[in-house]
Amino acid sequence: MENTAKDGKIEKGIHFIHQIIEDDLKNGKNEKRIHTRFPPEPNGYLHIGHAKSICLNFGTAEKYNGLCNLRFDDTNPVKEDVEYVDSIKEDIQWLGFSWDNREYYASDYFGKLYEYALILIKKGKAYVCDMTAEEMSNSRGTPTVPGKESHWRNRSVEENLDLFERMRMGEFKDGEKTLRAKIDMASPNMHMRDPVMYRIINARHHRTGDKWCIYPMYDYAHGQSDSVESITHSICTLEFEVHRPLYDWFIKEIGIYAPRQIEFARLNLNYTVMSKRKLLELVKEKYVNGWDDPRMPTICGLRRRGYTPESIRNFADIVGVAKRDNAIDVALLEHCLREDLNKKAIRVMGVLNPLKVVIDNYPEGKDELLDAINNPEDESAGKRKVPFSKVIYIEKDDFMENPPKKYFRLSPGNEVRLRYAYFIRCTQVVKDEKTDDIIEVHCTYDPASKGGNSPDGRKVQGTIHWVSAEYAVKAEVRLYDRLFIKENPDDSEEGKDFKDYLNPDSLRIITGYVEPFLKNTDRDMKYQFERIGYFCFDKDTSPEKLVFNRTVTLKDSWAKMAAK
RNA sequence: UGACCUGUGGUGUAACUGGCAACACGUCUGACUCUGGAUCAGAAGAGUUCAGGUUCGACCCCUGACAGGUCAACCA
Repeated sequence: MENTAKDGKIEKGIHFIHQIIEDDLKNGKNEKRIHTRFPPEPNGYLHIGHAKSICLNFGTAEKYNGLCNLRFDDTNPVKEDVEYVDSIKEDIQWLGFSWDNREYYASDYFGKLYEYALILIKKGKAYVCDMTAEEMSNSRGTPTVPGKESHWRNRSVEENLDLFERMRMGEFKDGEKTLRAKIDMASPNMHMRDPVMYRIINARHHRTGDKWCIYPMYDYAHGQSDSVESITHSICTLEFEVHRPLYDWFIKEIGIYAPRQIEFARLNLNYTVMSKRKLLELVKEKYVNGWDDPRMPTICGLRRRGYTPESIRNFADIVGVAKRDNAIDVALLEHCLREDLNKKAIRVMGVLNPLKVVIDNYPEGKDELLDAINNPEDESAGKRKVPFSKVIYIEKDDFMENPPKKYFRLSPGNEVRLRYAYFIRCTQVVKDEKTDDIIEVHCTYDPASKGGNSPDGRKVQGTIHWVSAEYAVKAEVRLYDRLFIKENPDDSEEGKDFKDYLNPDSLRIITGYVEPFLKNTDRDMKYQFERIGYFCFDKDTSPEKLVFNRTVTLKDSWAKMAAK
């Protein structure tokens, strides 16, 4: 989608949120100011769904020359932690967005929120309630049955003021009293049935310490925080749609600047789960190795897997913004990834499942360095040397003793090209006498085809990758596959839950051979093992041991054909 | 059976606010190629949940069904 907003052209096909924004801009609303915010609760790690929200909020601000704040929604001290604050900041920055110095916390506004509450109490719009959580729940009614009003609903303003002050001073125990908005216990919208504004929690807050023992609820804190920050468009996910009347109610009753809340459908990806609770369960019960396990849809997981920020941003762009529930095909995410990696990755050769090949007519003890192109998509990436010798490894899949038609790789009597090296022809197959397994293959090479072309102009159908047995480096290679075998793991059958659909083969660890170039190369760079896939160094790599993560495979049209 | 929201190819989004549905992914052909990658060319696939209505004309407006989602935490 082209961004034409800046040159003032009317843009076609923009999503409904940008439509609203452009209308507001046209009508001169908010002095034509655009200000969004990304409001995570610091109680977990960010995932690809959050990435969409981040791209929407920061991206919208960028597009319309506005601002986007980072605001931690830290109103519940028992669930939140600084550990999460740091990871969230790191992830947003990695995606390439900046909140400059606008790093805010809902807890920054506790004082102001308290003042606002006083206003509401004085207006007779809020009261202190002595009900227990259970009583409250029982009196709330159901969506079809109206709730009952609390005994304490009609306390005097003075009494409410006094009680609320004493709540703040710590006179009461957790849960003993709450401050509630006085709205309508019969409202068809459950959120309007005298929602709790403040509850008593005697817990230390990660920022305000012991200053407060009453904490505002989300509904009471969020809109007012938006207002304080002069947010123009408060973008959130669909489940908050029914909260909007309450969002608007607080702001109107308090009498402060009114931002506009707009809801969109959260991102869902197939073959994975996205809920914080389920992700936490996978981590805690060790189905994965931590939040940054490369199989996780978390931003840190994707990062470790080898995803680039650009690919994720492009993905967020391309999936669109709408209000209907969606389940996006991971293939689209992977497409965005490959598209980006294809431009950036340094090509190297690595053999994951080695088969020994002896080139009988290649002189014993001889070796040579051959030229290889680092990235055919990017000439500036340059060239490198790859060592060649008499004994090499090729991929087991690249040899078949009895090949089907259209198999272009090595087979008895057939000639193929070793990438950047020579044409070789298979002359002999050596098998294990007992198991009948192929243990090595003998070939002859054509010295005139050095570099990969024969002067006589003859063609070969296949080009395969290889690695010199003498110079190759061993490496641990971690092959990842989708975490779940079911498209929608949330949709479980009777008596099962999402964990019953975990893919037992989501991680396979093997030892492969890679060209020596990788020993001393940039550890942060992305690589393509030619004909196999994209790989990156894992953080477990040490000077003694290289560890690679397979980010994503290359498209494999032969595999597709062979499967038929 | 309450309120609110949403229904367009397999998937996700469009359709200049009423002029007989477009793009991307995926799928399938074929070309090209020192990666069976990339690239290029092409094809199939929806008549817009359904039924009425308004209109010369409806994906778009109205009515009613049907289907899906969200909401009953002192969570966010």
